[in-house]
Amino acid sequence: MVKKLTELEGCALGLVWANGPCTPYFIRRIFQVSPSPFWSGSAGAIYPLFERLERHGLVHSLERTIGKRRSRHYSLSPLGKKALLAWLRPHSDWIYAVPPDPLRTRMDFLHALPPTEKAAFLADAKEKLQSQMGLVKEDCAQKRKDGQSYLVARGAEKILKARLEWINEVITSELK
Amino acid sequence: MVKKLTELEGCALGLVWANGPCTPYFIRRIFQVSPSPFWSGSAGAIYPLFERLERHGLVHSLERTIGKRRSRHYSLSPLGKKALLAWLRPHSDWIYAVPPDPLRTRMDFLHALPPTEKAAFLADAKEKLQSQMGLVKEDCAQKRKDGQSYLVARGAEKILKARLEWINEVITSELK
DNA sequence: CCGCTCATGTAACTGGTTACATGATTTA
DNA sequence: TAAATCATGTAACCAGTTACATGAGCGG
Repeated sequence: MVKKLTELEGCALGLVWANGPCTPYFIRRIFQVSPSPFWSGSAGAIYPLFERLERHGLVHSLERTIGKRRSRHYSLSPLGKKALLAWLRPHSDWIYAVPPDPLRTRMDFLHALPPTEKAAFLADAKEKLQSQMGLVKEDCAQKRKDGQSYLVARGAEKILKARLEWINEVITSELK
Repeated sequence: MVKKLTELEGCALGLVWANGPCTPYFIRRIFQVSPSPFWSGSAGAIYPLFERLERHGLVHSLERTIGKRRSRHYSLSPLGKKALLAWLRPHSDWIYAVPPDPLRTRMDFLHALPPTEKAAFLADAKEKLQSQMGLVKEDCAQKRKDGQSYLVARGAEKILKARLEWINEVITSELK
């Protein structure tokens, strides 16, 4: 059996599948412009990742030289396709479980803050969530315009909306 | 300035703040029974974590012996309280950004699966999300009954509901 | 007293972060 | 042509995982 992939590995593999042969840098950019900071797209993560994938035979690479610049284009191997499908398919239920949320985490300890700060925190959170909502809506509209699938962006939008509703609930229940 | 805390460190510190002097094992259990698998509560994470916090002066510990069993009870130091507040307060916007979601991530590559499997995946996801919903609702009701704050559990519930709605949206748009 | 779970660890490993380096290309 | 940014890396570090070890207490 193939070693199971991390989220980053699976996702990178999926992006190679979707975009055809491409450079680590190309993938890196996709992560970097994602509205979710979870995908840092740091060079130190991506380049070694592709070396790893190649060592395991999930991708293979060709060196291209354009002008004076050398770069390495990776493409999915048959084994890589298999690994992608295995990663995609639900191996266990953790995929469906409630995902981590740093804001929700902090809410447990909110009353460690002095009352005025607590209120300020909540008001600030509401505002920041709304501004994030703006970003995601933009991203969603952009994808729709570009003819890309916007279902994932829609998912992000719905999550943010739920968080916002929740914060409002917290605010009213705290002020009461 | 104090070194910034990881999510796990901040949360552990918060739990010590909320529960008074307690053992790493006690904290560990809280993570283990959490409905979110993000908090693994593995021993290899928690015990070194408390040693680290103590080295940095954020907690101090007392050794207790009950019967023949030795254990170490950690409590929050003034510096630790400061660090907790700093962690709690919004340092930057990433707290509010759209959190990672392994299900959403996979949705980008769903059409790598053969059509029948794709449909099965979605149907399965819906079912699993509903069963997760059951768990979280239970958790929420339990906390309510125990007089604990259930706001955080409510947040988890709302998120799950949003994911479920989203999956339904995906299903109808895929089958169309 | 045997086996199971509780409770407290530890050691090796690893994926991802941070920070730095370097040369190519573009822009002012 | 100088400065900025693009593109490709690399090395040190570190938090958390996995897997193991060990003894205490408890239920049969």
